Amino acid sequence: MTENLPKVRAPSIRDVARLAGVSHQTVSRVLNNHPSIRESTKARVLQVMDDLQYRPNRAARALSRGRSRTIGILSAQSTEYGPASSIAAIQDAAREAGYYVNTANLTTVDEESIEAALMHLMLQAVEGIVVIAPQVRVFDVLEQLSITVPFVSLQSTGHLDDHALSVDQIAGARLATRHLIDLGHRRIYHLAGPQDWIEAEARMRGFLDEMWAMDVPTTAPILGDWTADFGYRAGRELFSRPDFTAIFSSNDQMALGLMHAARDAGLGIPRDISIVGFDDIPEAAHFWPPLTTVRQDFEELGRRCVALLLSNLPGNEPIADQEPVLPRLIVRDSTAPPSF
Amino acid sequence: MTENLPKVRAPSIRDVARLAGVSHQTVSRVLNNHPSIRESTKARVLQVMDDLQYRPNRAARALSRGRSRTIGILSAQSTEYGPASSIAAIQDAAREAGYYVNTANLTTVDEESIEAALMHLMLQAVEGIVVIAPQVRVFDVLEQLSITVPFVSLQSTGHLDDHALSVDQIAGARLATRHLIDLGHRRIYHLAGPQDWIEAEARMRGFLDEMWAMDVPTTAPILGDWTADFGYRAGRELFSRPDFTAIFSSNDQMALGLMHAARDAGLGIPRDISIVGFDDIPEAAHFWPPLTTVRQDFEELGRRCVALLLSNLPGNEPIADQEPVLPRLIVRDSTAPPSF
DNA sequence: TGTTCACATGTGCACGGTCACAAGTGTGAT
DNA sequence: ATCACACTTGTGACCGTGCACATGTGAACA
Repeated sequence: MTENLPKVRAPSIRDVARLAGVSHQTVSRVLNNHPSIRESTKARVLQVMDDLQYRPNRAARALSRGRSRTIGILSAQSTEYGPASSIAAIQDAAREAGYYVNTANLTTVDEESIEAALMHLMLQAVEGIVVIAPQVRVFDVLEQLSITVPFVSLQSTGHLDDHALSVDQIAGARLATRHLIDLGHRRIYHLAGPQDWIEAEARMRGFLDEMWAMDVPTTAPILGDWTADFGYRAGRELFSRPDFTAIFSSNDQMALGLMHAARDAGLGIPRDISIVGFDDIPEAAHFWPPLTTVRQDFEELGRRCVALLLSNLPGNEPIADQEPVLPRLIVRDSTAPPSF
Repeated sequence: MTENLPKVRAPSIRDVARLAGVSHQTVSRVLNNHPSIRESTKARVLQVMDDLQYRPNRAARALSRGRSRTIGILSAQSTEYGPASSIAAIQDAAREAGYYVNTANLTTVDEESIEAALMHLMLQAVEGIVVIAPQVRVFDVLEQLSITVPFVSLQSTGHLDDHALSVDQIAGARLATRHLIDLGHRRIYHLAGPQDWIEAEARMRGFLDEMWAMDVPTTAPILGDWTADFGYRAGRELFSRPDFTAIFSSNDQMALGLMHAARDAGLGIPRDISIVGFDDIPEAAHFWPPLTTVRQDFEELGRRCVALLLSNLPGNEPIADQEPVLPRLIVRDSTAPPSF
């Protein structure tokens, strides 16, 4: 590791000012490209900056302006495809807008952990927070701590308000369910996500709504944990007494586990059982069989999310209401009419 | 969004000091739990802090101390399971150590993009950088910009030095290759990652080394892009003239694509072709057939990475050399002896 | 030629901490 | 009673930038 022992201080605007023969304020004006600066002066200052390899000190800037230009992300399950894609998109969009991003991961979802993560973000003086850990409890804690910065939540019910932005999960779930019903299925199970995930709840609601609307009797959804492992275990049990012809899984990973269990039970997909997933992860097209699923545009979501959040920051102008991001049904080979 | 119009300034140490009847310096001492402070004074100050909901201002602290307590992550493909897991682990470990983390994603791998991302990090005055975008070019740029902060790279050749820390990719690849050879395969293809990824190169080297050591003739590896889609396309071509009995894919996603293509071509796995992957993503156990692969402990890697980086920061004591993180072969059902 | 005004630039302080140094207090030894 | 010394606390400057305000300059106009 290279280390300059003489401990040279990084050049400041005053260093630049001295060498350029101007005042530090002029340098500051160049930095913030203030309109009324003579071109020649500006050029000279820029030249010196370049020579000195000057880099503005962010801490000083944040201190004097009282703004950190940082937004925080509060996330859970950040290793999964959906959240990871959104996070990446958020970071890119924020960087584009000149903001820094700081992510706090939730390992567990107890109140203490949520509080610790939020504190971590607040200590950084984030100007806004994006929540991608859509457990119901997170919002309780947010209110409880009386967080004063604006926040936006990804993945919610599809209902748009100041705080929420999402793919319309309910519509997506209805799409998937309707697809199965249209194929002729009448005994359809739903493998849902964890109970306290708003997202899981929305998909479940979409499923139940559509079943109700189409007048198809339903059974209670099974609550899972998003993992393929869980899907497999749930599948082992379900396929031991197959009193149904289709399953709508609330994500692709659990659907994968289900298909694995179906093979173990000697059931053909889609011959004996139809399966629909949710998310359309890049691997879904290569599952066996290729999975019919609901596609969400996570990147688009991340971008819009940043736009919405930034528009809520003081000093920025509010943007117009956004249309919801609509999900799309991708029909592949894991669904077919039931074989009676 | 709640907004206090009176624009109340957040309380500072001087506010706390005034109310506690002490000097601002005493408050500062409490904050940094300096040894010689009377218990009663400390208690009083803490009480006032609590009353005022005082939160130290990070910018001011960073400015006066000249340390940001922030580390940067430079990453590419951050939506994939491996990198995402490591990133999450790094964030957790850093937060535990009292550091903040800022991530810059690489969308493209041209020099300009790398430079922009690095600049973004340097502008934040990160004290160290973790590189998880192990393209060869990244390091060129790092040197070229004469980045002065310590940096550590994840996923390298398995050779440990000040800058690199990784699962021993070469050993992992040898493990996978040896497994195929031990089963009796002699015509083995390798589906590698992108050429400029150090990681891909290491796995390729491991493959070639083992083939050479076991005296098995090899063909040139195919260069892929890590995606299941690529694996599928490569597979379509390969399986049209199956002059081989096994493939070692340098990650699980491409292996998935290969298996998809094999099914399309009417080839049984492992009956006609054996396939080994790399990474052991959580879904691999549920592929059809369940995938034999090499497991890497990404979390462990992330944690160690932070430990190594922090130990290289001025002021912290260097930690002892770490042992390499060893990969493990996970044998499932996608490999079997060749059927002649 | 003096006045007005826009433009260009400079001066000094504030932001909220930390640091170096000074100073006050109490205890025990002489 | 005096002194040394450890412990506790206070004072003022400083980190690098941006802001409010002051000032200097030249052109347009009366």
